[in-house]
Amino acid sequence: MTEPPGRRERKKAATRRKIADTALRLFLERGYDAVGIRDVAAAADVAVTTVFAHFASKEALVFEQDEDFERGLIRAVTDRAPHEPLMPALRREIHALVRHCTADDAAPVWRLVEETPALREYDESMRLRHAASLATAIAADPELSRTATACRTIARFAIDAYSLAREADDPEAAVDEIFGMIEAAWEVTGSAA
Amino acid sequence: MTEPPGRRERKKAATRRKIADTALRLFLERGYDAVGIRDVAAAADVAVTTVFAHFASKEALVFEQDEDFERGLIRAVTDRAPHEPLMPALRREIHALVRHCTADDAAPVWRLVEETPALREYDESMRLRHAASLATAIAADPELSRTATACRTIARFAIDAYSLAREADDPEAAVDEIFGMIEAAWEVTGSAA
DNA sequence: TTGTGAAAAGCTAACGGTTAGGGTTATGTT
DNA sequence: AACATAACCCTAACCGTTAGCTTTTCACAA
Repeated sequence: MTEPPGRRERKKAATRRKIADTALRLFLERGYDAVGIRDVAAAADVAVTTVFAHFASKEALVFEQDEDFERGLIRAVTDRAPHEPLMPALRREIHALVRHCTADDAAPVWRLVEETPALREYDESMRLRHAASLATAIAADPELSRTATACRTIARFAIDAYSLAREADDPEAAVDEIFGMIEAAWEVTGSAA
Repeated sequence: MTEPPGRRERKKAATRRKIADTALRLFLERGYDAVGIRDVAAAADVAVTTVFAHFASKEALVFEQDEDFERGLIRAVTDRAPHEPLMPALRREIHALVRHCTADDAAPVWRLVEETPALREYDESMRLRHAASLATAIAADPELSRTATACRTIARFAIDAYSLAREADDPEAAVDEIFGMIEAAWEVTGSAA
């Protein structure tokens, strides 16, 4: 399935990683706004155009795990144990995400994000994309026959839980408090069927 | 309280309105991305710096009602009838907002927003600001003693309802469907007291 | 009226993210 | 060996935005 990658792909991946690592290091050292794309390119020893060949924007340099987050969310729905209700699976996944973001080694990065308006904005629209994907996954599950609006709403709520918990004093407790509310919201959508 | 405004303030307001009107007209005619700030300034017969003296960014040219929305939301909470529960007031306000956005004369503008990624992003972070303000208003109401997390969560959910309903096939029905879920979420936060 | 301070608007030049255009090198393939 | 192409480089520019400074316009008081 995964052939041993050739030299070309290995070099490409190495370039990408070098750019991302260099950028993150510089951002953490000097601050996001104080580091220009031209600085990143020079420090990574690549051309500016190469940076944008690998990353769609300056902000994207900070959010490499973007797609992992999204895949994880979708799998939490599609790969859960047979006949397991949606909510516990979703709650577990959000717990994992929050724990991941508040872990000690990830903390400096998230501090950077919270301090930088441009990164906050980027994070926000990433979350909306994730919510949309999650909504699609929920809507596709034959065991959960809900309206499209209900699916989209619960997906948003779950992503809100992730976002709000990250900012709370006690993130883990916040996830549980918010999911108490979400489960109540979810249950009223099932009774109408 | 409100003195008759002098010539100076009238001219300032006129300049502001001329810029916003010109910008919106050009955006609708040629598309947001096809119109530059320099085009707007030239068409409104002002300097580029004057545009930015009145509006914080190009996107802000499209969202003049921003502050009205925010004030309306907060008033829905603070100015509701004595002892009226929160939820009906909030639901009414969101209904009003959705109706306002889906009205025929506002439709072209919202189509423009939905078609333009930069404007969608701006809209998203505006909503988060509104949610934060709404959360503060809810938390400040002595009749509703809930945790800070619960207040923030309900505020987010209400703004989600606004956002999701705008995109739904039947916006008015979507508001009611989502508020059914939000009310259930709100009620479980009261029972712990 | 006239002078004066300040707000509003203007001009120029620049910065920083982003992209287009067109060229060079390295890699995989025939 | 020869070709096609992916990855990369360079230059120059576009566009939103801001800084620095000058000019105009208004409000108000001497």
